[in-house]
Amino acid sequence: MDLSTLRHSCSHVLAQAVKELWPEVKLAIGPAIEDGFYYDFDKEGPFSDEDLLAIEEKMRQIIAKNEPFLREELDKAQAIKLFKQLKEDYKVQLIQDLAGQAISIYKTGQAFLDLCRGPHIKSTGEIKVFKLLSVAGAYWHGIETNPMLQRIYGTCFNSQKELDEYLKNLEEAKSRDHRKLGPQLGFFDIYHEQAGAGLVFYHPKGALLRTIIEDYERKEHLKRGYQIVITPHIMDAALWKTSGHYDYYKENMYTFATEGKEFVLKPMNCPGHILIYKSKTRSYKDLPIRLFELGTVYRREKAGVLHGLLRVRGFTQDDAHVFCLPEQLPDEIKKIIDFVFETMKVFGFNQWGVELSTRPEKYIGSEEDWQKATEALENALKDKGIPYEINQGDGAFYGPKIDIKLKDALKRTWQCATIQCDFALPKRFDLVYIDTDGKEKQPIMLHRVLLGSLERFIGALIEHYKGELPLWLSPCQVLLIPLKETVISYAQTVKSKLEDNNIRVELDTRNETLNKKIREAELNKIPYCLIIGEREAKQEQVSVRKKGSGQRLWQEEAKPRPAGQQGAVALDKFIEELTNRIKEHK
RNA sequence: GCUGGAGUAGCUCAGUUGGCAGAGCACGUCCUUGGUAAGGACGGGGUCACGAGUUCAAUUCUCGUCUCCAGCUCCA
Repeated sequence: MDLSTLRHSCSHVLAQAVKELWPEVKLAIGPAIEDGFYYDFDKEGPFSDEDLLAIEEKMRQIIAKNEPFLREELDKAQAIKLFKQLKEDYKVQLIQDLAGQAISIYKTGQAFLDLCRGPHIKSTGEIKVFKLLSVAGAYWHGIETNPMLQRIYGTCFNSQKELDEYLKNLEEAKSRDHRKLGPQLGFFDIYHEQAGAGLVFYHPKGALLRTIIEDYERKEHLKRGYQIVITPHIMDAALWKTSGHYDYYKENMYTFATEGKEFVLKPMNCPGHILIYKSKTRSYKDLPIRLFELGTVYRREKAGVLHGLLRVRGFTQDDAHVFCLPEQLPDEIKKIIDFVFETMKVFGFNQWGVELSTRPEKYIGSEEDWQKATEALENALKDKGIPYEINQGDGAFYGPKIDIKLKDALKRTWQCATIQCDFALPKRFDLVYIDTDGKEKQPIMLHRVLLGSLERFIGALIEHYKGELPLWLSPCQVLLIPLKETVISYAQTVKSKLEDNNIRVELDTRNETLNKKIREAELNKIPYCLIIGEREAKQEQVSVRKKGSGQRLWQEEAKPRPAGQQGAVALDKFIEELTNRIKEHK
């Protein structure tokens, strides 16, 4: 059975049930969506949890009656008249907006009819398992100034098993929530009330993780001919007026006046890099110039959109601007695309979706430039044989862009990398280089981020790995657990030896039992524990326990060694093995 | 910003139909010196988000503010 048809029909049953319980409610729309369906209602007062149960009960009755879905066609005038009689104002509006004269409606039994293009299942009895999930507000037609309707979300499947799996998946996603895991693992926290919403505090472990990511990025950028720059956090508002951001995003910028001047807390890094470009006369021989900055920016996002690390008010982008000659453009774009994919793979993401976003309604620059820029991006994707979707009208106001969304272990997508082609800002800022003929020409500018915002990316990492970061990213790679005080000095030797080999190590000398320390190490997702007792000290060994020991395996089996327990090895051998794994980004 | 739900110890949560505020974990002290997922005893810890109002009395009721959560809208 086609799920989207089934779900669409189920949304009709939902609407029918609601109309039976609250005849005065007006219907809006009720489509199938990716994981289920919803229906929007105009009702005085909210639907409560009890209401949802009552609606589910009513739906079950309708399904039990096995009423057929019947299609009828009316002409437009008839349809409008019919829905006016039913006082379904939203449906009347929908019909008025429909092109063509033939309007199809679906009747379910005698009791219920709805404007609908179909298709539907034959009868309500075909719905086997369904569940209403939640209620939320939603604007009519999704437009902010329209009335707010009540949306009921639900889902249905062909079998109970599939529904259970879906619900289990929801739970699984919940257990990976970075907002929960992040603070729990000591990565970060947000002090909403004391410091402000959307402002992230990295605790030591998270700051270490971020430093590891940053170090990796700096190294890779230098390798690829980027130059690292650092620009101020506040700049004269005039710069943002020139760039055009002031007009488009003033509401979302933190501004303040001092010494008779207006300043802006930078919401993006472009103008800073542009000033550096403009600081001297550039020759065609200098291009491409690639400026990279781990640039921290602030944007006054509306209160309701903030979400953990994914949507914050202060964040750091791995931002770069490439200034190049027109003939260098295709190659530069391709290099960036390669850089993006290579970086994602290193961090353990192997699936992604690519979108090309074209000119929006509000834009700056000429149509001709837009076309050139869009073609350049599209050709790069085509040449590399990368499948992509077109996202009509979703580009930035100054240029089209390629968005690369990575997919995590649960197949959820995360917006990270973006490559934007820009003819507009070079014009506005009057950027030039001296060409072979000694004349001034305008360079093309590419904006790009790989990971996007480090905050969001760290959120994605946490959820992708369920907090169990790969060895090379783990803030603490090895925990040393000495069994008693007499072996602490040997443990300290082990610690400095590991540190000499650039292994991040902690020594746990607290007065707690071995079991407790191991339990905590597991909960803290530390990749390796080294247990150090008399035996190890005597033979320059360490007893290795790898994370994820197969929890309490030993209780069920006869007496095998738990999976994580690797036994004793010579310290040098352990160091060698670990160093190799770290080098390979495992 | 909009609709709805919520805010009690560092964390997870009980509880009070308006009358001195509770547990487990965490934390501190002491005992315990251990071989692969929680050793034991005792102890400290709260403006019940914030501000007004009603009341003899408000953590509890009312209003406002802040913040979080589920969505909507937005995301240079």
